[in-house]
Amino acid sequence: MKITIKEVAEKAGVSTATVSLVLHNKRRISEETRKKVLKAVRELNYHPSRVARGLVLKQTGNIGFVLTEDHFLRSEPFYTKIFLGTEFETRNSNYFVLLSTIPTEFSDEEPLPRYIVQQNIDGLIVAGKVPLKFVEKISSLNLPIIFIDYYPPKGDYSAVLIDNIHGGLLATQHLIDLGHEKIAFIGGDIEHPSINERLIGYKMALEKYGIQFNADLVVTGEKSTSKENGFNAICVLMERGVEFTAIFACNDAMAIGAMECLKKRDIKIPKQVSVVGFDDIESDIFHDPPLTTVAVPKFDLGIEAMKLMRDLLNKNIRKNKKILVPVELVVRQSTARLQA
Amino acid sequence: MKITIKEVAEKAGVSTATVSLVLHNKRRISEETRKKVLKAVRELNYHPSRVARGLVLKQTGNIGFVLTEDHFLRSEPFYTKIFLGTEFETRNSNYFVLLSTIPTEFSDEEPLPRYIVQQNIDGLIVAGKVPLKFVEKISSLNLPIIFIDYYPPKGDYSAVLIDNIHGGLLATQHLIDLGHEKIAFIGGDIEHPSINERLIGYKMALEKYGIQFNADLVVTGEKSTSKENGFNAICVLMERGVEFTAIFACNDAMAIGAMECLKKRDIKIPKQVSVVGFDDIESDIFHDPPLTTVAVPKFDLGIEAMKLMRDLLNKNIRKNKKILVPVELVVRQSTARLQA
DNA sequence: AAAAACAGGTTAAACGTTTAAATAAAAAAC
DNA sequence: GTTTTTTATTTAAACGTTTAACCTGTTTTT
Repeated sequence: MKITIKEVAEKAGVSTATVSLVLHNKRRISEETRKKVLKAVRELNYHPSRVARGLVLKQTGNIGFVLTEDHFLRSEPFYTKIFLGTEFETRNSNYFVLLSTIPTEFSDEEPLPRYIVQQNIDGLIVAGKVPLKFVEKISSLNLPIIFIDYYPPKGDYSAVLIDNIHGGLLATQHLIDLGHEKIAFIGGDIEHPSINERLIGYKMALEKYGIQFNADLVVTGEKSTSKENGFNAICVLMERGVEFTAIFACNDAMAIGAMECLKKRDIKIPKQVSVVGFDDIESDIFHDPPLTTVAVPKFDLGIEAMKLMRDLLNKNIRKNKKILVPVELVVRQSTARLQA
Repeated sequence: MKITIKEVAEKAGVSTATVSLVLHNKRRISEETRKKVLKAVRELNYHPSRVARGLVLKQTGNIGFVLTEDHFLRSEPFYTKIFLGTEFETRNSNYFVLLSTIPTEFSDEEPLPRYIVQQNIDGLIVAGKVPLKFVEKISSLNLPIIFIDYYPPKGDYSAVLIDNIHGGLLATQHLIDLGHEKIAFIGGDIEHPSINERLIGYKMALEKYGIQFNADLVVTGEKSTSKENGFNAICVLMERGVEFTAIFACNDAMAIGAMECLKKRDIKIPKQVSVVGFDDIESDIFHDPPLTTVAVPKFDLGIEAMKLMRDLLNKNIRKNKKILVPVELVVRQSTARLQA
């Protein structure tokens, strides 16, 4: 049987209230009793029952973590790392994380995760783009919500976001610094705020260096940002017959697809075309050449979200704070100075 | 504020006990009150507080799910799918799953997951191979444990396992049926029970067809079953100078690595060499040729584990039951009849 | 020296369930 | 028409915490 506060109290020769007081170091407790209690706690290996605690405090101690099925099952552990960051950060608090997925197509009849329906969480973290229907449903719930790597098109929310604009700027600037001017941008789903922001960064860099923006160099038709679509995007560029010496892909998956397409056409990377990605996924395959990319601190995204959640629940923060997590350019061998 | 049983009782004009009784349909309750109560429950959208329930029932309603970090972060969502199966199955019960990882190197000082230390789970599911130290620690805890896809070298446990022997048999048999006799087996970490079992299946098939086992055709030196090691294993075979017309790789990752090595040496698959894998991972890359493999129902593994856990917790099962989940041969284009 | 303030601790109620035991009403047995 | 049995429901205790309110003894203030 689990040790209870009663046994600790008995062993220390004090009341249960005193034990509780010591454990939460509220009010003044003499050094002497404090030590006695702590000793008893240690010796009995006492851990307060979260359940009993939750009952009186009217909180569950659980945080929900939701993402769509396809995000969770993506082969790069992008969201997995974000989750792990969150889980890691809970070790400094007393929360537990309940992970569950929702269907990528979230219809009206689709049930919400059980812990939401049963009101068994104190807050909800939503990672990645989720269906609007889902956002609407959870918004009406009077539940602290934090979005990671996605910001819904309407409404005001707390969110931990990647500094996509700056990332786009860094990537493009890097290419410009290497002498490139004909820089293509390939991105899937432009509806996705993140992609759009990366494009904005791209445009900002061009403007900063006085390079004329050329819409022909931008491919954003594809539905998703997959490897295949990276491959296809290059095909589209080729068909358009537009000239380019560098590519900024909106993520690594597309960058890798693009590289494959280039290789197939015997275009040398980075000799003839430089390629920059975004995300810094560690693939299990060694890419040739190693990809220059904008590294996203996935783990940190999760950590920041959990920290923010904690602050939100402790009410020592005003609602709807946004955090921009910085990114970093990682130069590898897929980019090189423009050949004269 | 959350609706409590009191409010339901009041609305239905009965005592809280009656409400509880109706909800758990214990004892006889008249049809009339039953209806009244259910109506009130529905109208108020009442959901019992797990916390209060847990307090009196002395259970947490949580199941821990542990795996090593590198398993969770593997690029194929193998364990992710197992977890999802578990999570999915909890929807039929009233449990929640708490996912956490442990370091792949689990030293003595390493803390156990917080929910274990705090005794905040009713049972523990362990997926994949975990350090022995960890097994020892949790074994001494008097906690229901179920292993998935791993069985510790010593001790007696409940487990949900892949039918590896049969899978190895199927794969090898398939190759033999195609006329192959010089079949190589490449597997990493032979310490791993699963790998060893697949090898046993391989041997069984050979024996069944009266083919002499040749130790030179077996490569098991590598530490892990990665793509790189699949590549390397083929190099080893080549160096040995042993002839082979087919390869049974202990998993898809190694099979894919092996195929890459063969391609690089201009050996045609399946014309010159047939390749069979194991696991049936859906890679984001379209492999050429599509891999013949032994499909493992990952989702089912998770489901079975959760079902078993439920039975275990309800005590309507004797301890240490083992479940073997069946596998299936999926024939694609990486295997072909032996060319005369 | 009495009153006030304070330090250190305890008592007891509350949180929302479940369920054994008690009770009340109805039905069955005598 | 009692008594007994059965059925349907309620009462109340228990689960393990937290914390406001209270108490007691000591120190400080007046």
